[in-house]
Amino acid sequence: MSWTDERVELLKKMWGEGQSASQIAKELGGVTRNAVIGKVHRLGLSNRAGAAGPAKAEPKPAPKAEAPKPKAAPKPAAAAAAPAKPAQPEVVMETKSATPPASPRRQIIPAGQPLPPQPSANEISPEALAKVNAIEKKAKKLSLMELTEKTCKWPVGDPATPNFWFCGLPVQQGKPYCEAHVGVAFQPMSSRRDRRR
DNA sequence: CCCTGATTCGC
DNA sequence: GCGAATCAGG
Repeated sequence: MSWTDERVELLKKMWGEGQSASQIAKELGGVTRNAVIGKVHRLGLSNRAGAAGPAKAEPKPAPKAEAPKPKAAPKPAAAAAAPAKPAQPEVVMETKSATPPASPRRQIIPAGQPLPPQPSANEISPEALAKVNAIEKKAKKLSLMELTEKTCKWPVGDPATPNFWFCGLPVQQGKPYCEAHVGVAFQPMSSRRDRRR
C-alpha cells in the first residue's frame, strides 16, 4: 500500500481527531502503526496542534522566508478544521438500573466471592456511574466461559437468572475491567467528599 | 502485558 | 519517502 492522496487525507483527518496511530493504521489497512507514525512525522503534524484547544500557541515565528509558491496556493483549507473536541459525550445519567426486567430481584451479586463491589445505590462518581450505564448497553454480554484476560469481568444481573452476563468489553490494560467499570470498581476510597460542582 | 508516540536508519 | 526496529514512556 502506498500513501495515496485519499489515504493521507484520512490519516490527517483521523490524526486530527485524536485517533491513535494504531487505530488509524487499522482503518487504513495495509499499514502498521509505525508506518502511520512515520508518515505523520514526515507530514510534519506530529504535534496534535491542528485543532486541539488553543492550549499553547507554539511560538512559530518561522523567520525563514517560506518559498513562495509561484504556481498556486492550494493549501488554504483543512487547517481550521475539527473545532469539535471529542469531549466526553455526557449522556443522560439516570439512576435507573441497566438490568433488564427478569426477576423481582435486583442486580445484587451474592456477596462472598471475589466479585466486584456493586455500586448499588451508593454514591459513586456520577460521571463514572453514567459512564457505566452508558457502556453497559454496548456490553458484549459474555458468559462466564467466554471471559478472557482481555474482557471486562464486571458482572451484571442476577447470577441465578438467565440474563446474567459479564460486561466483556475490552479491559483497561492490566485491570480486570473495562475503563468504565474500573471507574466504579477502584475508587481511591476517598474520592467523593462533598462534591458540589 | 497492553498500549502510546518518537526516533533511527537501512532500504 | 518509507516503515520495521527500537526506544521511551503510561
